[in-house]
Amino acid sequence: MSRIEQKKQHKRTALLNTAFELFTSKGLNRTSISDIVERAGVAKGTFYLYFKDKYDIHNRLIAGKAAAVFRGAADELEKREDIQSVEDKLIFISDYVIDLLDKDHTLLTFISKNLSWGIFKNVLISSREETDVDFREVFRRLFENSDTAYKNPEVLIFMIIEFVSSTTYSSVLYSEPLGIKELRPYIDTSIRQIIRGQQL
Amino acid sequence: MSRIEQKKQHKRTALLNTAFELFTSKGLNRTSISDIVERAGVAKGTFYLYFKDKYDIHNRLIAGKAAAVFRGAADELEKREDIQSVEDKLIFISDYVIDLLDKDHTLLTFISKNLSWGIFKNVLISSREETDVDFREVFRRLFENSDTAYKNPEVLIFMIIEFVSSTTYSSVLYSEPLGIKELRPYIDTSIRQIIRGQQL
Amino acid sequence: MSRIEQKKQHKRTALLNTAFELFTSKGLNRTSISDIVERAGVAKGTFYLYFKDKYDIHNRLIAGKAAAVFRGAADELEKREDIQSVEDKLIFISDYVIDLLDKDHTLLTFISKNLSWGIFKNVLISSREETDVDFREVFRRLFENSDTAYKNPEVLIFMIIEFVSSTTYSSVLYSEPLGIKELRPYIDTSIRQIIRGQQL
Amino acid sequence: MSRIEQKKQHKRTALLNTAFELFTSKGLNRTSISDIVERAGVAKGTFYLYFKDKYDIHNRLIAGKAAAVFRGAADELEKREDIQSVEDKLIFISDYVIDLLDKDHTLLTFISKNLSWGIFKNVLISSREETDVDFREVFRRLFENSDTAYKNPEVLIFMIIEFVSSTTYSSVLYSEPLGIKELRPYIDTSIRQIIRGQQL
DNA sequence: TATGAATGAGATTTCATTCAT
DNA sequence: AATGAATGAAATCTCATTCAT
Repeated sequence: MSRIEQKKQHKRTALLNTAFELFTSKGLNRTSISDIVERAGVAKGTFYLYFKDKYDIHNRLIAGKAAAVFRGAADELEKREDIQSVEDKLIFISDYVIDLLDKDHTLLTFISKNLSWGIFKNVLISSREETDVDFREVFRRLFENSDTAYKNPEVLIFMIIEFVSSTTYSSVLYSEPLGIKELRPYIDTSIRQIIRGQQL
Repeated sequence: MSRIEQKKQHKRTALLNTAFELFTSKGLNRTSISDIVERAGVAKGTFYLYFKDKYDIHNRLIAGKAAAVFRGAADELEKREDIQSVEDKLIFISDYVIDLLDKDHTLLTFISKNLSWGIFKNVLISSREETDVDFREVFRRLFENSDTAYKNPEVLIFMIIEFVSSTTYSSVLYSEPLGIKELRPYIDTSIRQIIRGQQL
Repeated sequence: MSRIEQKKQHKRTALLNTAFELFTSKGLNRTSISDIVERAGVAKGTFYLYFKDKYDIHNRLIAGKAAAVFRGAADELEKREDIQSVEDKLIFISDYVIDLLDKDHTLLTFISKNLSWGIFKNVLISSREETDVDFREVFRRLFENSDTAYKNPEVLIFMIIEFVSSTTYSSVLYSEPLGIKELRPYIDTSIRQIIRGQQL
Repeated sequence: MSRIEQKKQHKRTALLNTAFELFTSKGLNRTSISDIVERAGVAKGTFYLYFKDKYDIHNRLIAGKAAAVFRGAADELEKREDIQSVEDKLIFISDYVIDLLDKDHTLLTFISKNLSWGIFKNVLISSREETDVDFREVFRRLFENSDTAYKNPEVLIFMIIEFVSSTTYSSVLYSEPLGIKELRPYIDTSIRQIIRGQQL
């Protein structure tokens, strides 16, 4: 990467990081582009060289953060050779995600209800595709070599993600209807039930 | 209600309806109070006689629309004397909600990610509307006289609502990962599984 | 007119006057809306209550100024009972216009070559149509009671206006190809010739 | 011309052509240098190697386009040995110009109100282009060998140019007060009248 | 010559809110 | 209770110009 290219990436990253800080502390609405560039130490016009508007940078951040979560989960899972069955793998990933979001409320608030299937479509996170991961592929791999067959793996994954993210959100942020500690057994049971409902 | 009182309600209703139209067509952010009053045929200052700001009217709309959905479901269920078991009742309500949201994408977009447990608190709290219903009470009643006992009815309801609303959203609006027609059997199976997982 | 209505007209007029001053001294491009409102002693948002943008106020000004020129000419002509023939009337008006533009270079620069556009394109000058004048009607009246008939009065007027304004512009502002004093006999002769060419 | 020199001219020409397209389609004000270089496929900095600013390229275009029009007219006239009298020659040129502008509205819009006496000064002054013609000379030649003498040939030419360009503009672009087809006889008659008014 | 990333002043425009009527 | 003109802070976005490569 040339020095100019490096500098460009540096600016882009500075804008993304600053925007994330401000979005999570002040909220999307009350964060202005002026705020972002000022804190990022970049000229106003520069913002528009990299992003279309406030919502563009917001979308890219959500996609990026969501991807990071699953990347983390997948990496962690790979290390655990004791986990073999599809059911255990999915539970592991769910637990990993819940833990992470419980520990990082800022992150949870940010990706909130956007941590969903839509993410995996469309969204190219960085401008340079190399860093991106094909999550459909990652998830499909979970089902390889399984003794048990599943009706529709993609749908199963989808349902679990939606279930986990929406229940966790309410529980962690508002303790409704229960705090995450109390709710967790219910979530785990339900995930296992959802999975079993899909076994052939 | 006096004629003056009627006129007042008329303006309030006009503002609510117009706001709903605009929020669903343009989104909360891109709808201004000016837009609302202009379309509603009301003076700018009048808005502030009824609502605090844009977010106030938005919240009241969410609560109102969400309540209407469940009111409709509860009413319909009451007519069906053939449905007896808790499981069948919950499936009936879920189906009712999915049907409704599938037919009314505008409504789906609007309450979509907002249709959650937190809502009911607000609905119950705001309650100046005489028509208000205590939904916790309504839902609790579903479990009366049941042969089967459930671990925590409130949590069960919560999980189903979150599951149904988030999966329906993605499916109906984006046909991801499947259209609602194809996804439906998976949703139904999963709900039944979630319910069974809570039986004592 | 109510006091509020008076105040509104006052603001509108202040904006128009200030815009004219600035357009003529700095030019359209280098005049900003900020400049206008600042000098007019009005808030920035107020501008947009009365005009769409800089070009809107510019168009209305041209139309207004062009109308004023001809209103002046028509008024003056009315006082001159000695002028009877269409030819003399048209020459009188032309001379009046040339004199005016020669004395007021600012005005000439401003309406430049748009004199006929201002008249023939029905731009709304005021916000209230009633106050506007239909110059086509005014001009048509010149031909009433004439001994001589003309092929197409409207076309004749149009050609004279275009001829007078474009030749005057170059002559007065740049003395090209001659100063207005020297050019004038040529213009007069030509106008008379154009008129005669249209006599039936 | 060396290959480097060719490449240079190629860029310059690309900029001129693109600027012309944009000026005529979007107008001078709403065309930015960024627009021009982007469409021309040239780097931003490169623009400044060839032109001072937006207005510089605009002026050069006007002069060039206007000169081309008259060059075309003069060339065409030279071929026509049947046209002898000054009057017929001037009518021929006028008709040629009107035809051209009627067929090419883009060109008409562009040189529109700029096709005037002032131009010829600029054209003659700038003259780095080898192809430049001394138009005063060209026009003077029209009057050579004429049986009829004219008061002031330069003024006559000036008046005709102003008359033709301003009336054609309004007629072709706005059909005001008549479309060019209908207006044409009036224009022709008037030109002949103007010419005759100058005969000694 | 040519490039194009970066700049930052400044222009346009929006809009919640107030307040005199 | 209702109005809507006025405000002006603040947000968005543009763009000519520079300069290191």
